[in-house]
Amino acid sequence: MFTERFLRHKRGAALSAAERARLESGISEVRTYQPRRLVARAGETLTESTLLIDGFMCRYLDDRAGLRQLVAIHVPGDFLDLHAYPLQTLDHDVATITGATAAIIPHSELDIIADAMPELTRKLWFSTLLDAAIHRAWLFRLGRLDAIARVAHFVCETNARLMSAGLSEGRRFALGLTQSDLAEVCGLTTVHVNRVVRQLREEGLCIFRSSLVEILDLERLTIRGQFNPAYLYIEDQAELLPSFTRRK
Amino acid sequence: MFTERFLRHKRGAALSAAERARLESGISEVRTYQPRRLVARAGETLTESTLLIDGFMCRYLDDRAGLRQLVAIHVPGDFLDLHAYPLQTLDHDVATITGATAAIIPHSELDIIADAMPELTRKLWFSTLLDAAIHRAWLFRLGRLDAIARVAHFVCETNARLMSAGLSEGRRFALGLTQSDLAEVCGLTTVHVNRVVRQLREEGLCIFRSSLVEILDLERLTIRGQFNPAYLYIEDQAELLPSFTRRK
DNA sequence: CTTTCGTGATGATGCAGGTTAATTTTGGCT
DNA sequence: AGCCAAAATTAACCTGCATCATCACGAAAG
Repeated sequence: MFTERFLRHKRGAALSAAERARLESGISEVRTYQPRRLVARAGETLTESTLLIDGFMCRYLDDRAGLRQLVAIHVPGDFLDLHAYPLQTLDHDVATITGATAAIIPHSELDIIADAMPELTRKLWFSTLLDAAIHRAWLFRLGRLDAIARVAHFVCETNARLMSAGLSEGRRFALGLTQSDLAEVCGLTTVHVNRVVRQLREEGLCIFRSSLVEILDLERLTIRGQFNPAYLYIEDQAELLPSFTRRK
Repeated sequence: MFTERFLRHKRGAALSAAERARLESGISEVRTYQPRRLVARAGETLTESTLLIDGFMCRYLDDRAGLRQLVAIHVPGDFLDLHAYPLQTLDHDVATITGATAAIIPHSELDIIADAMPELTRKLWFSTLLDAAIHRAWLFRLGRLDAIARVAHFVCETNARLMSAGLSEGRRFALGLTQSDLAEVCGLTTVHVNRVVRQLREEGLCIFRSSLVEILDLERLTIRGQFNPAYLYIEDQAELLPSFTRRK
């Protein structure tokens, strides 16, 4: 069951058994990737899309000097380049962070789904728009938060997404990010990320041990990062969001 | 013809006459808005979407202190909250910048389109993903560019979008932004935007006269802002992109 | 006609985070 | 165990942008 995490616990977008089965049957191949490999390059025309099953991937833009700005981190259950189905070409690069496994679904299968299953199509559309909502939260992070809050916000977001995907108990996770990756996410330098990481540790908010992140005080971390998980569209019913962040 | 600018000159997403007519017939109402008004609030459930016909609007997120981070600027031809169709609720606020006119299309009409016209649905999907691509470019801007480059990048982007929509000859436009709006776009303070604006003028790159922007040297401005318009998915054929930015 | 308010302009000062460079630690490999 | 490259850490220094304050101007309001 490769699609079990796809749209898991997403408000108003749960897949029916038939829809899930249809997606599964559209999988042409399951591919494995080495860590730190380029998977797709900006400007490429894609004829298939990739549902991440295991491991972590990212998307990024390069500046003139070759510095990267990450624009997304993908966790298992994310349909990581589904946007290439309507867009056809990519405007950014895609790469693995850790080793990864992914299911490949040809766009020709998506065409058939689009013709015959409008409700499933709407849910696929939803999943690409969830990525866009996360982009907006990242814009807020870069535009309005200081360095510590940026890292705190990212940790809270990633924690919430992993819980929603059923991949974390809610206080610790490891997604293979180095401090320089974190810098590329947060628009900082690695040196400064290192300072921030130390300060978060000293304030008792969270600890980074190599790639493992352990949250010590989720409530204070949430406040520090001005994190409001509404944009993740996680079902209210599920006990996935700490009470202090639950929407009214 | 309210939809004439929608997806205008967008690569691989041109509307057929029938598709355009179908959209037109889905319009339930044409609404006008005063400048600087809130149009939709984060958390609201929308049952209709809004195609901007005239004027400029924006979307933004608020921080705890009430400071805004703009996450999008919308120009005529943009379907500004189409993402609310699959998402149902909004994760951000929407407001006018100038006075504006917009066509309202109920989601019930979009349901009918989704059932019957998969190709048009794919183009609607495309238009929401174009917004996401612009989000990514904004992430790059905030994460990797310094203040002058951020403003330069934004000016180049807006110029390209307005040209593509047929609303600018290509060197000047007025979208009613104050310097503090520009600050909310670029993650800066108004004071610093003022200095950046002066420097862009002194370097002969572009001039801000109240809300009018006049580009003096598009090529140097493009380089200064590291602007690469590929993410706007504008048709190559159209003479809309300066030669030095045309993709190979 | 004066007051108010929004916008723009400009100077002084301080600090968050960048830059550069060196050193230490870690974790794969053989 | 020993080696090597990648990652983390630390220090010294510097700068871009924020912050705070003031002033000018024009449009709208009373």
